[in-house]
Amino acid sequence: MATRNGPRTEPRTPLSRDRVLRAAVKLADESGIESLTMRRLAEELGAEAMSLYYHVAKKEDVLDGVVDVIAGEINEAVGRIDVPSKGAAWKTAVRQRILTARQIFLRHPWAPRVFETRADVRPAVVRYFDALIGLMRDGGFSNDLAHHALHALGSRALGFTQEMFDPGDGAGDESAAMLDAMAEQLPHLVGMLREIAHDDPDSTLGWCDDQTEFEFGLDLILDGLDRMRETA
Amino acid sequence: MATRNGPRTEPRTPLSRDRVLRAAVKLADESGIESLTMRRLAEELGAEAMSLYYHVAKKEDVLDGVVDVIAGEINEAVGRIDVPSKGAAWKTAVRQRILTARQIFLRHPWAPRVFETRADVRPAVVRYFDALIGLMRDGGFSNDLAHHALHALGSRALGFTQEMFDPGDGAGDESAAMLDAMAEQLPHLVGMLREIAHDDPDSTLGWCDDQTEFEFGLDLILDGLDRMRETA
DNA sequence: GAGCCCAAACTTACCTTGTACGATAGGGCG
DNA sequence: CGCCCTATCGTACAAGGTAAGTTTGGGCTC
Repeated sequence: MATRNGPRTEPRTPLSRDRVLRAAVKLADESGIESLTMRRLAEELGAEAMSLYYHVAKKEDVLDGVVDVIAGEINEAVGRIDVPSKGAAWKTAVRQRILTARQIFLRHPWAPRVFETRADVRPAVVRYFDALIGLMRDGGFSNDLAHHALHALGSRALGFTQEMFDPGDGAGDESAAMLDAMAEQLPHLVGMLREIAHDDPDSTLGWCDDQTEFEFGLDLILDGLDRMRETA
Repeated sequence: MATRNGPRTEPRTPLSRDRVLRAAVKLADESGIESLTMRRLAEELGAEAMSLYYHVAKKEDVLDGVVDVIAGEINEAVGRIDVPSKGAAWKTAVRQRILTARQIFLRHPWAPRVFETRADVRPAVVRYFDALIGLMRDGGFSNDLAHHALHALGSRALGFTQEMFDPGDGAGDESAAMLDAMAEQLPHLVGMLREIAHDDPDSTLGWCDDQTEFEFGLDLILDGLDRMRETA
C-alpha cells in the first residue's frame, strides 16, 4: 500500500501532554475557546484527533490541563514578587499579587470561564491560594478571618470578575436616543448613565474602565478586611 | 398512509415560547443543565425537536429565555418587598433584596452559569439593577458611587458567587491523613483547615456554610459602601 | 540478527447534538 | 371549493467527542 501521510514528512516533534496543553492555550488565545476542539487541536499539532488521547484522557482533561498551565504562569509571575507582608504591609502585598495574576488573565480573556467550570480545584490553584493565606497570616489574620477572606474575594482573588452588569452592552449606537426611550422603564439606570456620560464625555455611553472598577472592588474588600484583622 | 403518532392522542396543549421556556427551566432543575437539549426538551413537551424552532430562534435563544424566566421570578419576589430605603436604611433594603434573589438561585443551582454566559444583559436583569440603583440613590449614593457599587458587587448583586476556592473539594475522605500529606506543600492552607476543623468538629473537613460566607462577603462590601456614601 | 514487545500514532466508525429545508395537517376566509 | 397561513413534523447533514481496533517503528532479549 502507499506510504500514508506522504513520504519524508519531517520527523515531527513527538506529542506529549505538555505540548498538547500548550497548543490548546495557544489555540484558544488565537481563535477563541469555542474553536478548541480535539480535531482542530490535533491539526495544530500536525497530528490526528485520536492521537491526543494517548496523552490526555478526554476533553475535560485538556481543559483541566489548560487551567494548570495558566495557573502555572500565574504562580511563576507571582513568585517573582518579593515585598514585605508583615503587619500592615499585608494589604499591599496581596494587592500586588492579585493585580499581577490579573495581568495573566488579560492575556487569556477566555480563561475565566474555563477556571469556573472545573469540577474541582486544580493543585496549581490551591498553591496560589496557599500563598495568599500566608500573606494574610503575616498581616495578623486569624485562620478564620483568612478563610472568610478567600470566600469574600472569590474569583477576585485570582484576578478576575464575571461582570453581570456592563452598560456597554445593549447600547451600540445612538446612545442618547436610546436612553430617552428607556428612561421611563429604567429611571435610575438612565439617570446614572446620563451623569456618567456627562462627567466623562470621552466615554462612549456605558464604557467602563475595567481596571479601575476591578481595583475599586478589590480595595473595598481589602480595606474591609484590614479593619477586621486586629479586632479578630 | 397510517395516522402518524397513533390515533386519538389527546389534543396536546399548543406550544408557545413561554411553555418552551418554562419546560426548559423545569428540565434543568430536574436533570441538570447538561441534559437540556432540544430533543429532550421537545420530548418533555410531547413534541418533536424541530417544532420548538417555530417558537424560539435557536438554542441560545432558549437559554436567553431561561434567564428571562428566572430574572422574572426574582423581580416578582423582590417586588413584594416593601421596606424603607431612605438614608441609612438603604443597606438593609439592598441586603434583603439580594438575599431574596439568592433564594431563587438556590432553587436553580445551574442558573448562575447560564446567566454568566449570556452575550448581553437581558432586560429583566437590567430592571433588577435599575431598582437596586434606586435603593442606593435613596441611601444618598452619588450616581458615580452607585456605578462603582454595581461593579464591586458583580454577580453578588444578583445573589450568587462563583466560588474559586472550596475546601470541600479534593478532600473526600480520610481527611486527616490527607492533610498530613499536603502539609508540606501547603502549610498555610493546611494550618487553616486544621484549625477550622478543630473549632467546628461537626464540620466535615472543608465544609463551608455557603450562606454564611455569602453574607460575610456581602456585608463586607455593603459596609464599605456605606462608609463612602456620605463623603461622596 | 531474528523475533517480540510496546509506546505512539493512525483509521474507522458510532453517537449525540444543533439546525437547515421542505412536507404536511388543519382551519379560517374569500 | 380552493387558498393560504400557522403550527408541527420528518429527514438529513455537519460538527464534535470518543470507543475500538490497527499500524509502525524502535529497542530488547535470546
